Amino acid sequence: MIDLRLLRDDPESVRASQRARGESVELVDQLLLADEERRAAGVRFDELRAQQKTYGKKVAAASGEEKATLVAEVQELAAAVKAADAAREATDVRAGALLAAIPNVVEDGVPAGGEANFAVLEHVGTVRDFAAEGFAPRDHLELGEGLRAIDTVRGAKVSGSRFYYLTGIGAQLELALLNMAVDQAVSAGFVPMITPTLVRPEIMAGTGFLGAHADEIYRLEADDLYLTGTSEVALAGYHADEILDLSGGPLRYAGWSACYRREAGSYGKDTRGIIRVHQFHKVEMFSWCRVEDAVEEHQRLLGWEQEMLAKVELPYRIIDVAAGDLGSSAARKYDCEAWLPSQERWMEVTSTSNCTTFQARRLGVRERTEEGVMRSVATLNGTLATTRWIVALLENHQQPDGSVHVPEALRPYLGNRPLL
RNA sequence: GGUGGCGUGUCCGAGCGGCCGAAGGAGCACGCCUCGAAAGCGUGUGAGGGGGCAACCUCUCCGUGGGUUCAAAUCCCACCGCCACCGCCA
Repeated sequence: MIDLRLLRDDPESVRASQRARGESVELVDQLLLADEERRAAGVRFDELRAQQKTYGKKVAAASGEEKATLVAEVQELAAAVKAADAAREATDVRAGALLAAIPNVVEDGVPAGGEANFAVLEHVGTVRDFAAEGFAPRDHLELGEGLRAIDTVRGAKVSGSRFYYLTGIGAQLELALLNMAVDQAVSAGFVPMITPTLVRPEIMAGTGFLGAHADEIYRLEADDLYLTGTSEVALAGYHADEILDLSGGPLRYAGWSACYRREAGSYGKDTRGIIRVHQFHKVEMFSWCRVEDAVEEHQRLLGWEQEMLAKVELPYRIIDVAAGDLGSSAARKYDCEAWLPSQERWMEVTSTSNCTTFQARRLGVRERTEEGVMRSVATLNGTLATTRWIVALLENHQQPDGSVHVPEALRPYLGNRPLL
């Protein structure tokens, strides 16, 4: 939910954001109008209600015949109040629907346009030249099967396509990556969390995941619960309707959870291996901070992602995701994409978003400033490690014989072995 | 799954149709007292919307959503949550 005050004071900034995202600008003007109508309807209701209250006091004080007369008189007024309330409700719903339809206002500097219009900010590390080394890189599935680490055939037998088993060293590798991520987060001051992966509709909606991409999400009909695609959902919901004390700096959590995605719109995309799957594990950073600190915090989250990527020694690039590809909650998003040798392309391995007050506003998370003012806080999130990292790790660190080099930093988590 | 109880402000807790945004207490803040503190005394102490330069006025909010009524924290219904006991399963 965007800030209505901002909309009223500076509607042009919201229009500009809509243009950058390729979203409707008319929506902004419709909302302004609806907002004004809502205000007017509210005033009308308040006036009638005040009259009714005054009458109520008279009725309470009166008795007998006088009371009966007063009650008869006020009945008409009660009907008018009811009508005014209904009118107010209607304008409320309309304004609310329009408000919900407008995604977060993008941060200054975000490239305009859609999926292809991202800006590359930086390249880190060197892409291996397999030709120079004299062999063609295998893809992660071939490597994983050779190591008896990944079994997609049995995954499909048991659960269908896009399911897999991590077996033996594969399972250990995933645990190693995730444990390393948790350890790093803890030493950076994050509170580690194991979060629920089934959440209620209002929490799902509050985090902005039930918008345009609602069909990406598993829903348990019988219980009216949603399976989360990231622990961000449960972490965002953690402080719902609370007043936080951020005077000591941001509150930081590192969520560990299974993640579920329907991948409804991706038929035929990344069908081989475990690049795009229905269930995986992830360690996610989540930060609650003051609005004015959000941009800086965003950079810090990106920094921690880079720290992890350095530990697994992957070559990657950082992109500034274009406005139209942001998702409704984010004001800005940076993705780190690791090189995928088998396909000679970049593959997203981390993603960090600054949601400013968009999520917190829906979830009712506020803080009280030193001056005693109540205001919404900012939320940010970023990936620290996921199952997908196995793909990048196997492919980038493969040896001609099909074995895989283990990055130094990861070895303590794998019994100090240098090679898989 | 069954039965019973409960959900009120930062917390405890009263209220169970009208003058209740809500007694009382605790906490907190300020002041008095004190060399300083504790105790004691006094004053204040929720959020959001609308209006006013301001003091202030006004509307909404007593788990959530409906309903009854001229009038709901209070009555009715549904849902959510918590507690207790029983059953069932670990």
